[in-house]
Amino acid sequence: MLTDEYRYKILKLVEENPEISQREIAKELGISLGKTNFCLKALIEKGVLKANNFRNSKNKLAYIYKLTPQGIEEKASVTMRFLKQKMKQYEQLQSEIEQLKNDLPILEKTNSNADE
Amino acid sequence: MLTDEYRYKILKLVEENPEISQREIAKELGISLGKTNFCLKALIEKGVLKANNFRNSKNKLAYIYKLTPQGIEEKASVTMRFLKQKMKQYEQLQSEIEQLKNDLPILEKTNSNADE
DNA sequence: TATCGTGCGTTCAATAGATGAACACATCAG
DNA sequence: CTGATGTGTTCATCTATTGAACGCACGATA
Repeated sequence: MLTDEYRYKILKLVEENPEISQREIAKELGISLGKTNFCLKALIEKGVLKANNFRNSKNKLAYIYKLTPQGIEEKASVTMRFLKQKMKQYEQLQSEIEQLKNDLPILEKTNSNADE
Repeated sequence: MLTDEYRYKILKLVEENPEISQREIAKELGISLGKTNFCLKALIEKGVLKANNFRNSKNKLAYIYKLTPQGIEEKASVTMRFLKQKMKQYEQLQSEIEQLKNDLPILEKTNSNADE
């Protein structure tokens, strides 16, 4: 599943470091190689990303992932979408936390366990 | 999967309304009936919840889900755990939102599109 | 040339999780 | 007795994810 979260994160990673490998992306995002490959392909399919081969300095062949012009637009809009999602989550979290505090048994009491 | 989220939410629902049905829980939590059944069984298995039959006023048979003494303890501790999780998420969200704002193309500009 | 070792993207069988239609059962209404 | 209704329970099916295994392209070495 290619969600806005991974659209955003992958486009960001790739923009910052076009020579990144799928394995590095996977590790960075904490997802499997298979899923990374799937998401990357979807982004390429959509035309927001392009993969080119190139010769890595003197050693090996490597891939460059480049954002297309459409990709740059897409990144901007997905960032905005994702930000709005996060801000909504942020508000929800506030009320959930209030709720949870109310659900706790009396915690005024002593100030023991200054645990952190 | 029985996570703290559902431990907390189910114990809360059941405590507030012991006569609630599995279908109502499912609807309330936005999960499937099968998953609800699975979670409920796990809680009963663990001994934090107990299911009793009883005759519903004059109409039908129904179930009552009651928190055991251990269940009351468990609810308190899971609430605390869940709260801590949420507070950590809250902090993370703050930085993520900052990050996202930085990633946005210049948005000072005009105040066009007063969309909401 | 021939054979390794390395790192790349790609594949896909296997697993995990979640779903919801279908079932057995118990009660009430007629 | 029969049908309608509302329980909890089951489980085949689906979806999403995983990661070992693969083919390929180099550079290095014999």
